[in-house]
Amino acid sequence: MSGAANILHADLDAFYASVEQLLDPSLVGRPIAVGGGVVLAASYEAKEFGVSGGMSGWRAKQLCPKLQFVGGHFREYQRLADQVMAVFEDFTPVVERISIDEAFLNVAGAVRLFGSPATIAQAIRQRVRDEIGLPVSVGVAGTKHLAKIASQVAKPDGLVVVEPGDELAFLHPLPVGLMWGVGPVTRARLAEQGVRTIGQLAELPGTSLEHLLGHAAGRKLGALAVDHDPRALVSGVRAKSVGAQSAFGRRDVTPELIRAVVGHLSDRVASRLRAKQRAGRTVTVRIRFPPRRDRGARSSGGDDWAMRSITRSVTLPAPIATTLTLAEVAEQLVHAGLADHPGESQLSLLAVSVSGLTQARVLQLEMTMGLADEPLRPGTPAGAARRAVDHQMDAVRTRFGRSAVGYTSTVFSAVGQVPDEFRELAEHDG
DNA sequence: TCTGGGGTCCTAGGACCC
DNA sequence: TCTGGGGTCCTAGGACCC
Repeated sequence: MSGAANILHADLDAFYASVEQLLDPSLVGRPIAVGGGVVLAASYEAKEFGVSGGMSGWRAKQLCPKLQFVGGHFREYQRLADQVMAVFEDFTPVVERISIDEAFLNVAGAVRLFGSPATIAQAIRQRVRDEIGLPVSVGVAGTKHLAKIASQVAKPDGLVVVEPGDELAFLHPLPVGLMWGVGPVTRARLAEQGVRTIGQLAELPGTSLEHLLGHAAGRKLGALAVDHDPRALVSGVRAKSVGAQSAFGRRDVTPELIRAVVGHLSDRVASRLRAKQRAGRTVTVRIRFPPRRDRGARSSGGDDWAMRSITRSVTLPAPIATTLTLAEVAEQLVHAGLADHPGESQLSLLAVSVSGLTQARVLQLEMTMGLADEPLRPGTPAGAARRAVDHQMDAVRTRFGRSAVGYTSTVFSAVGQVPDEFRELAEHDG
């Protein structure tokens, strides 16, 4: 079904870990993990022991006693990944970056200059290796889905080209878990039906697939399994939401805690919105409760397992990007959510995000409309004062760094376990 | 001793409108 | 009056991805 194999998916191998080995050659050939409490990335030497991203640190150490944890040089990750993307753009302007370390390229218009897609893929790999020092795997195929699978098969440090006509022979023996959109839940659901390979999935009648996975997911997977993937590359995609979250283990619910955390998160989110000249109408908070220790005693609703995480959202009449306004709205949402769960006395995570983004001029927003229970009094310059405070603070931070000034006390900074550099890395996008 | 933080998309029900 | 159909927006939850 694919046409000419013009689409490349390029994916840096074990990216964070590879950068650490690049920065410190003594780490080359050794099992290392970036992170501490949680493995953010593992080198291939560590992966051989079963260490993988998302795993807790102590579990990783059990699997691989010689594992060495290294601190993340997050700014270096961003800088080097940007350099890699620049190499891609030397070959084609049609680059769709989908995360810090991977991108799709359409090279249809580049073959006259640089040769076949396979030749281009090899040239890219060579340049990234020579000029930046990092291994990158590339998949070449006629569709995005197939190219991405090919790059996964190519790892580590390889190149896989799926020639026109070979698509289904390549695809069908592979496990369903390689497909985009198939995670643990879907994989388990398919396994119950005896479906383990993509070929077996392709043989499943469309109706039973939709029945199993829902309308959209069923249709999509059914199509992908026979290499129907109409998606085109989109470069320069804009973010649809901006959010921040903070996990803090297990803490008693207090108004002070909520105010401090929500203030901190709102500050992060709102200042990023302002930096992008954007604002949003919908404010969403997520509240996660810690696992219950005892499940016998007082199970009020019998929902001991489910519903450990809830969300509350509200859509405002106009977009906002002001820290204090966002904090007020978010705080009320958190209290509203908690009010629905009176049995919960502890929290493990709070998140604040803003969606429904518009490009409107931020300075024109949020006059004195009543957004919270306590509407700003008409005629008072409260809205203007807030924007002025934000503006000053943004300016100071631009000059002296993020930690120079803040809205909230330092109560919360002792709680965070993840370096701010990581947060800033994750925040980097279009 | 259960894991970090930042996202996207889909589903489903209700409200509201024509 | 009853039945029917279609569309949009909003909210809450869930699966998945890097």
